[in-house]
Amino acid sequence: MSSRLALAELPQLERRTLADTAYEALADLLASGRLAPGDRLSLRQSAAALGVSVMPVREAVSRLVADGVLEVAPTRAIRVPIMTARDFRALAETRMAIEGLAAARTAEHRSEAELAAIRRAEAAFRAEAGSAEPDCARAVRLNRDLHFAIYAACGLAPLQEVIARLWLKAGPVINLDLRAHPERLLQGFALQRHAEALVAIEARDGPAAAAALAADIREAADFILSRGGLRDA
Amino acid sequence: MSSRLALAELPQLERRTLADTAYEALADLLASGRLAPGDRLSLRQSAAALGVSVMPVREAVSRLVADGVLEVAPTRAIRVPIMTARDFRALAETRMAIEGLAAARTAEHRSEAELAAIRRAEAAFRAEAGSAEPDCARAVRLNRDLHFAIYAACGLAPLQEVIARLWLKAGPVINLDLRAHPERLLQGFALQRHAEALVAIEARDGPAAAAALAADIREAADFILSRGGLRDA
DNA sequence: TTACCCAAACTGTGATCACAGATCACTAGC
DNA sequence: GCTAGTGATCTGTGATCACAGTTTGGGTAA
Repeated sequence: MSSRLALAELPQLERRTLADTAYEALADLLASGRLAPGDRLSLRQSAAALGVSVMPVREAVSRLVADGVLEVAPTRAIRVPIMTARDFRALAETRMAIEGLAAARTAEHRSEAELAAIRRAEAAFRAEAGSAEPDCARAVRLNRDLHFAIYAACGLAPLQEVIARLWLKAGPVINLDLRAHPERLLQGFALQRHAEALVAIEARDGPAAAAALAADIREAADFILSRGGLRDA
Repeated sequence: MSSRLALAELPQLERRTLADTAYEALADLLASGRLAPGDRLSLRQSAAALGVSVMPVREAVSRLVADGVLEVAPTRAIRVPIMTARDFRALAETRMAIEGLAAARTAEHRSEAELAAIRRAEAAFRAEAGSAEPDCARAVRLNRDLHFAIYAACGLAPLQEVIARLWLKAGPVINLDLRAHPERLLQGFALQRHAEALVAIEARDGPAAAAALAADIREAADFILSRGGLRDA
């Protein structure tokens, strides 16, 4: 083989800036609920914690602000937005509509390989959430993996990105609640809806898949809203 | 009235940073098609053009990159992403689904005031696009106004934000094409679909409104794809 | 004890500088 | 004539400094 062809096989190595790393670190903090609504975030403190200057953190925060996951108060303070019950309900309804849409497309378009991946993800979540002593953080991650295994098979990359943004926005509220009240896990939440979704996707039944996903989202949202932990608007 | 109560009525004035202004300026450049796919963007040149230092531009660009409206090449160059025909088709399909969804909700939930606003927007676009010598830039703006008058009435703020992002992404391709081939305007494109959407919203017919919007988006996308100006994947 | 006030420490924003890497025009060598 | 190399100039990235505005804590006066 000529060296020219050999070089062509080299994978293009991705460039990771410090800002990218900072973004992921902060997004993870938010998604896992360790940063709760109302919490303030200092650029300098975050930078010190990450061992970099404020610049990369600044860029990461500005992206998160653009995503609506963080906000700058009129006093210039950066904080996690405090979602009202009304806001949260609107977000949940939007998610039901859009994620239902994606699930329906997946049911209709999925390949066998994609179906197998979804099956594996469903089994993994079931094993964790159904166990005697479920690990909360792990269950949250597996739940996310399952949902995105479904959305990844919808065949529409932009739709998938939209959903990822919505999850980032809902993350702090949902996971803070789950962290505070892990008993929801023990009740085997979501297991039934996931099973319904899997059956629908296997049967290529779009509407049923959409209904299962929407019900999953609605029930989780109702549960959190019933707690009354959100400020009402 | 006590001065305390009078002061409470003052609207909270929004803080506008230079980065916000730069973001809007760049977004406008992209939305209007003056920045075409493949074009490169220099931080320093942009900063000089805007009369500020690179910092605000940097922040604006990082937001646009997060939105996928700009991208940083592996060589670190910032440019407008070159969308393949496949990418564009996926984006159009996503828009059809999501904007159709919003239109359906609007048809079912709209108030009389919102309906009136939609009527006005439809009439304004019809007057411009149907005139003998339509102003291209103005028609594009009025088309956007009409679409967002419809989406604004759907009652779901997050859904509206999602759609705004999708438009930002599609803007460069669509408006570059329209700028290059304004004859589409003269053919009275979109007028029929807009009329159908208005009738459906008046009749509170969700599915019909969704179908009209989806057809509007599909026809525009097909028109652009038929031009073959997009690189195929 | 309570209300007020002022100063020190902090906040994000913007400008500027430093640096490594990419680009491009140009020249030397085949 | 064409390719390879070379240096000036450009690129984005990151660090640092300056500044105005905000928060906070301690001390003073009532």
